[in-house]
Amino acid sequence: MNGSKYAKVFILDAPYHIDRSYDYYLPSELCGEVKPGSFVTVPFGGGNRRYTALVTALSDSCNIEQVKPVLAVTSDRYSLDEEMLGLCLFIMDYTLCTCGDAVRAMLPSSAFAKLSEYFICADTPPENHQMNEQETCVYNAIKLAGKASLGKIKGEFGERSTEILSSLCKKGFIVRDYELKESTNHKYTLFASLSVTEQEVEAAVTREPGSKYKIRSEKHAELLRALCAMGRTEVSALLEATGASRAQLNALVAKNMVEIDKTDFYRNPYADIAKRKPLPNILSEAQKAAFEKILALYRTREPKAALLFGVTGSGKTRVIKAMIDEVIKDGRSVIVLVPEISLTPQTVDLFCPFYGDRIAVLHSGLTAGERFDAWKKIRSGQVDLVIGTRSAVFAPLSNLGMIVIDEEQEHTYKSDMSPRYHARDIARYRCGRVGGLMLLASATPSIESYYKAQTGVYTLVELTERYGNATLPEVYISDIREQARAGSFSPIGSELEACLRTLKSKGEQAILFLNRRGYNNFISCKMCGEALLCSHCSVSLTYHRHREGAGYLMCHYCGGRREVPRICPSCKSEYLSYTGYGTQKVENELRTKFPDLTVMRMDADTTATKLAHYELLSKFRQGEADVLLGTQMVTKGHDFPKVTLVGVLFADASIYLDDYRAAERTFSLLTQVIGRAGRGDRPGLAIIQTMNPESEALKLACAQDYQSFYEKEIELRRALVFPPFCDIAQLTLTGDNEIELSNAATILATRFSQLAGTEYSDIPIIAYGPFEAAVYKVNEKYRMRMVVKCKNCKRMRLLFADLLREFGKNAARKVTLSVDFNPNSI
DNA sequence: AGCACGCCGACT
DNA sequence: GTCGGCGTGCTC
Repeated sequence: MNGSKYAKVFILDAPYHIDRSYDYYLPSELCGEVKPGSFVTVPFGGGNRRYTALVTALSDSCNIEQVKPVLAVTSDRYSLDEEMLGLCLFIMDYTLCTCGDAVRAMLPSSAFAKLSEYFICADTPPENHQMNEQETCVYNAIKLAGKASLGKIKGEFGERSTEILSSLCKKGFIVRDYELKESTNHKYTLFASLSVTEQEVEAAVTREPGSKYKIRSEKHAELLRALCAMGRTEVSALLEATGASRAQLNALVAKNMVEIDKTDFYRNPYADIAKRKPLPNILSEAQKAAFEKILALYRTREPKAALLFGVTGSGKTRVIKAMIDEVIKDGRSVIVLVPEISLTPQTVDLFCPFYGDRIAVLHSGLTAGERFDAWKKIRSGQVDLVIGTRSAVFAPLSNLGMIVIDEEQEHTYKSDMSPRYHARDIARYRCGRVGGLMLLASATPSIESYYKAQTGVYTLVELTERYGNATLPEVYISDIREQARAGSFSPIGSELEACLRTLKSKGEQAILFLNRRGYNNFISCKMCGEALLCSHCSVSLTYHRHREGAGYLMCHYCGGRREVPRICPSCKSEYLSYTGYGTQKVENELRTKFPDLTVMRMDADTTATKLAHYELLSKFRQGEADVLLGTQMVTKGHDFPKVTLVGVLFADASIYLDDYRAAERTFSLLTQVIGRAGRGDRPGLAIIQTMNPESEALKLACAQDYQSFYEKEIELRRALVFPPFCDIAQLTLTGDNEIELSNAATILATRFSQLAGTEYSDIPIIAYGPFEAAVYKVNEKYRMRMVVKCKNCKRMRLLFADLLREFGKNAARKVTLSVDFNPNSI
């Protein structure tokens, strides 16, 4: 078909500055097997070590003098198809990551053909070389074992093994060899079926004269009869039904009467979740209107994006469900993204009754095997609907028609490890390629997305009515500064305490929400609630204390520093607060104050296992506890009919995040928490404890007034130049030597302004830093940062790519640079 | 990253 | 004289 003799290839596991395409010669016997998207092994570098590489293109010419050959191609079942290859290149370009990182995000780790290196003794030991004592030891060990991997030698001979082995290789005593191990993680189900006709079976078991086969054993006859009756049957089931042994079955296989074949087996971690009967999905008038609008958009078969903006309780899920039905009916597949793992079971619950086995779940909580199974199942075309977290956006569905991103504003859709992608960007790209619909859904959309909806980039679809007779709870803002002035710093204020006192007697339940303070320290006044803000960025200042002596305050957007004041600059009190409280502490407080209430604590510690969160919520719904205390996790999920009281213990925590999205997060969190109360027939009450009752975000969240919030916020963003009016690129330098790190930071800043001033002077840029990261020291490594306000466009990425390459080559022997666009936290 | 090439100090 | 330190540069 094609006469391609050369392949352009990206080496996986290559550092950024090495990560470009290399040409390799394609031996004729591999010509037919290799296509763009195939994984191959190639010799690379002076030592010709073998690496796995991704083929990105084929050509019939190449202008490189010394081309090396492609050595082998890995099984086609793990290659990338055209769409996925395009996606891979897109991720590399868009997030400035290496090919290896992009591939690893797209494929389950177990899909990789593992290329393992080991050492064997040379056939003929060289005569012109000698071994030293250590080398002799290692050599003998290898000789004894036949072959040995680096890891094994290291275990026996310590860290110097690498050198000893290279030396032995160089001298020719041993040679490197490679083994291509395809995934070890296969699980098969064995099936048995007849390879003869039923007549022949009958003839054989009745020992009819002249029969081709002779069956004497009663068990054999039984097996054959069973297979006649059952048809192709799972081996384990067949053996169980007949009481025969595997050996007896094998005897029939040997006689060529029975065939055994294997089919991929898919572990389904959600198999146990009860399957309810499908409820009809009846839409209200408003929901129907929204659905029709989205459907019309979908029907264009062009790349489209819609923002489904519906107040809490408006029934967005029903609209989404109806859309999914349509797309699947259309013969196309759907990905539904949820913000966190804990939300997958209930989403699966919701869709299982309808799509049963044609659903797959993908998230990072699955074991490697489970993830691989799900991936295989999706790839083989057995799935119409994929439900999962961020990484599920890479699900290898063919014929993709729609990607739904639920709770679109959640920060969990942004990856903070390479590739540093946002699921929304990936979804947009994929939908763009296949003419699909990206459907964002939220009650409190991100400012960026709502802005896009306002400016016509996305189609805005609104659901303004609350569905059924659901009513908003009454909201009470509890100002805890007063009790602070009275000397009490308990996390449970008097109003909340009073409500909790009567909870039990009314037979009702409460949810208490503790805003996690993040791990950055900020300082606020316990008396007036004022936090210390950066005058340029209106972002909370972070307190640093890693140096000896007094700490200082710093802004992580512009790097500005300030002394820590001794008294509050606004009310002159000296009660400055440095720390918040954790769920543990609140739990203890609750237990002592309310011994008659059972408290269920839900945080990262108590929901470590896959389904723990789901089970905990079920127990709470069944009334096993009176109070559910938790972080972010409690804000989402099922309805709790008996919950009438919702308490937010410290609403200010998220207001004071050192992030320009602090207000947005506060608004979103509070809106969701308030929506938790009073979903049943009883009226609900939400108590918001704050030291900052004047906060605009807080007041508007209580009123559930997104529109006003958005208008205020977008003006602020415009004025201070924050997204969506720019992108924020965060450059991070990491190193274990503080001096070298700070030198590298100076070089980076100089080089950056050089590039920005000359070659790239056409792109508008505002650069800050370098300065120390909010958390300066992590894992014995120090981090310094630059923040660049810019536009994430091709030219901009080119500049950063230049910088990354240069840094990989020169300064970065001990310091590494990374670039993150619009990171979650600074 | 890994490996070669290359140019200076302490050993047989 | 050589072995071996790690600085610089390249990898199809």
